[in-house]
Amino acid sequence: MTEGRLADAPGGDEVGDLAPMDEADAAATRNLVFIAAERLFALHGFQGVSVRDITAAAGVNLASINYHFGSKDALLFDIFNRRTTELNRLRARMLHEANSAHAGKPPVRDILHALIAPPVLWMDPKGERLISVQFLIRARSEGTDQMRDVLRTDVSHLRRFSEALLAACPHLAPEEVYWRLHFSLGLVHNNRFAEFDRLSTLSEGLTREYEIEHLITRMVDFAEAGFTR
Amino acid sequence: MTEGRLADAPGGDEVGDLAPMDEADAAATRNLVFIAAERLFALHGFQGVSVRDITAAAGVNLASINYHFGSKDALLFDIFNRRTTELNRLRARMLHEANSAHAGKPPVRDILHALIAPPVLWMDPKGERLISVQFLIRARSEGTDQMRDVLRTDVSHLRRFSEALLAACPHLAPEEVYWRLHFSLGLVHNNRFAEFDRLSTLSEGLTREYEIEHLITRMVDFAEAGFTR
DNA sequence: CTGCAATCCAAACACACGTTCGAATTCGTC
DNA sequence: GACGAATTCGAACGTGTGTTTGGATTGCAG
Repeated sequence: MTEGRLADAPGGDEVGDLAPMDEADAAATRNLVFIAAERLFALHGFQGVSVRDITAAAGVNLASINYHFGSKDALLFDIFNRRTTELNRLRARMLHEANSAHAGKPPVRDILHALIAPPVLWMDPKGERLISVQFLIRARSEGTDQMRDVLRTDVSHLRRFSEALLAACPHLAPEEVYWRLHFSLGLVHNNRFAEFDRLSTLSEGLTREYEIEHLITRMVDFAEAGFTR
Repeated sequence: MTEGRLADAPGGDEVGDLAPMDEADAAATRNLVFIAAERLFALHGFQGVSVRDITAAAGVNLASINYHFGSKDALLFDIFNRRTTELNRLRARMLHEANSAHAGKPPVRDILHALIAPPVLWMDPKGERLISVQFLIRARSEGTDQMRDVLRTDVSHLRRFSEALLAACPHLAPEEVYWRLHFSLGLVHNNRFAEFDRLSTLSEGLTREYEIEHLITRMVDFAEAGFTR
């Protein structure tokens, strides 16, 4: 009797061609949960937010998460997959544009810009994407085993960047290129609220206000210098 | 009488037998708990380890943590304080030596080395300090409110570094110096097991084996280039 | 309106967690 | 050896957790 329902919807993780936002009637509750969960997880961490916190913030029933997503972990993984896909797509597009503009051999700076700019562009305090970035940064260290497995093993989207950098840096040993790519990613992953707060405290407010474009330039400058010294 | 002292815990995390004779007998249990907790927290995260996990791994009674430390959070904070103090002391000593060697005005490279080398030196896979570094890195994003408050507000030990860098970089606006110091710290905080795994996957094993001294040189090179371009 | 499936809802379930308690045991000191 | 304090121990408590359940409500076709 209880078995016949459709409690197994999240089985197929194929994001594919979902048309998420525009129908309000059917998937309204699902979207409310999705948005509220992403915000709470980004702000308070994964273990620090309970199913009851999420459903209360979304104004829906407690059982909604299990009905629409299957479980709390599946909800987390759903958010993670959506945002990761979006970010990787944006990075790939920027790298593709850099390739087109330089006959397939873009300079280091353009490659690093395609790597760094997308997540930092999302950090506009006025945009709602800021939450998504913080979510993804948290996922890197606090995520589910499932999420961390994906992060650890799925490096296909990074491969295009490492290949481009290897081609752009023939004077460097491949080993060196990989390490410096790792360092450059470290710059991005360090963009947590808490770290900005600390920097602001240390600089006595000097770094409190900043333009996103300016921050991107600073980060790309720093990373590029590390590659071209 | 029927039950053995530690009849259970067949699988796993034995805390190697550390010097049973010279340890103060009174504090033996306390140390067992401390060591086991640091290891488990570093490996599996703060929320992923329970009081029962720790006491089982340490081979002590469940109530030991509350008896010796007051609470699980207090134990965490105790480990955090000890390791943070040790790390800050090491950094301060290295910076002091750099000051002495350069008449109070050390070059950027020496300042960055004093900042970066201590935590990376601890990352020697053969040493037991590796656990402490991973613990501290985790504390930065997953820690208690109390720990994160300390990290956010207590910047006194960083102030010596920012002042030294400001003095060594008169050609840069102070704002720039603070941002680049932030970027340099990002390099260090990115040294998690999972990130190394991912880099190793991406580079197809090229970066799997590395010498600590070599890694430090690489990181200081990268950061220094960002300051002196 | 009727029938039916999708959705929502309040309540409860089963369990893991950190903590507490009182008795048993060990340890240092006389 | 004997006493009092420190420590260890097994067991339980109270709470918060993710999940399940079965019935109410809704939406939509016939």
